Amino acid sequence: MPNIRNKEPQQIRHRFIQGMADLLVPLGVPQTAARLYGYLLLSDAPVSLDRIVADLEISKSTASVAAHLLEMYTLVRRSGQRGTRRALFEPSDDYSGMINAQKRSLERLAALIKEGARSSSSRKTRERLRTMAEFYLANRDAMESAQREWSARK
Amino acid sequence: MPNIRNKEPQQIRHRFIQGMADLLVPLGVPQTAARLYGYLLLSDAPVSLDRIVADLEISKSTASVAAHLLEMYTLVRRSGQRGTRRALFEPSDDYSGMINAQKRSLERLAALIKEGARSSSSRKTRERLRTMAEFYLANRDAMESAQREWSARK
DNA sequence: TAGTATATTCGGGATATGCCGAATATAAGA
DNA sequence: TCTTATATTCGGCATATCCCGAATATACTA
Repeated sequence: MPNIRNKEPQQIRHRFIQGMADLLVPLGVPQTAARLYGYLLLSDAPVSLDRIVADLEISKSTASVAAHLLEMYTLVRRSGQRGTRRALFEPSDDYSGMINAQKRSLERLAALIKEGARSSSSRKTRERLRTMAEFYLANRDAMESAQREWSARK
Repeated sequence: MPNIRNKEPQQIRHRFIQGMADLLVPLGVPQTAARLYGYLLLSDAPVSLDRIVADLEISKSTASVAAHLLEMYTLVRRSGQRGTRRALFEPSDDYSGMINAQKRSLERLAALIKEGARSSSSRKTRERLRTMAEFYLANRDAMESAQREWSARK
């Protein structure tokens, strides 16, 4: 073991990747896609499908599907190369993909609840639903301004 | 049809409930629990398990499990009654359950990524990870202050 | 303490999801 | 146009999830 600081880098990588899966799977991201995302975050350069297949020990079809899914989420960018069909993947430089998904969820939730409020019989229920909707919208707006500030940061 | 405004209230209720399911299922909430939540949001008073069973046309065991799950999420409150074992369920008056879950997700994501940054070899990757973590934390903080303002609101 | 009303747990079956490898499609170069 | 390198689609299998109904547990009353 050449360096005491490099204690099992493989293992640390793997823990990171699995941790990402443990966080993203409950949010509805399939296990393999979540692991791929963790893997790409740790990669120092864009990675080919074949490399992914080797490193993550999954089939190529699975890798292809997972990469495509991450692209849909805008979490990952695909870059072609001229002269070959090979595609390379890397994390998107726009980190807001997941945040935007949360924002959209809150918006739709608020819209649905407001709609429900309109067609609700009891006054109490109507009030409750309106309040909820506003609460969710307030949180969405907070995220939105946070993002604006972030973009405008030094 | 006694009232032109009451156009198929059953159907509207059902659409609301299903809409809630369509929104929550992608976030990892089981279909039945999501529908139950929608149902409770529209209810004007706390509801018993047997009533749920009748209205939602699900088995009692399923209703029990779904209600318990919603309690875990703190989306729903159970209130006992003295003199009987019967439990009643209603939406929690604290609407922050889902928001808090999102906040926790962001926190843990940021923590994991920071950890990954520390054990990352390339400078570029380290920077990327640090930036990401801060971005997620900024959003979490934004939600947190939004909630504080909300609690302090008129 | 027995009896009743209610809630919960649990095993089994149905359904959905995710992965693989083979077959197919697509792009590039000869 | 043919060949090669690469990516994608698809059918089938393995696994996980979810719901039901029966069995069990629990709280309450008498």
